[in-house]
Amino acid sequence: MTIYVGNLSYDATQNDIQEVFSEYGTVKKAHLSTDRETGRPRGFAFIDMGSDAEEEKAIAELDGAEWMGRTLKVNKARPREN
DNA sequence: GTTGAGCGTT
Repeated sequence: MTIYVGNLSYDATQNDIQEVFSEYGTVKKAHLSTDRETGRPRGFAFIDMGSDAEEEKAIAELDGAEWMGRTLKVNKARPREN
């Protein structure tokens, strides 16, 4: 499973996000999506944790939490292909 | 400022 993280501060980096999620388990992958044209962050990211239990915990703990001045939106990600 | 890439072809 992959976690979607939205409403991120534009100051947040992929590494920042990984550190926050590491608090609730092993972060296998952290991806901060940026605008391909401008290179600026789009304000959302995807996280892969070591286990579903860790992911569920991270979602439960971080959804709605304030981080870097923004209230995070955290939930299960959709598959990239629709 | 809410769902991921690529841009020499989706």
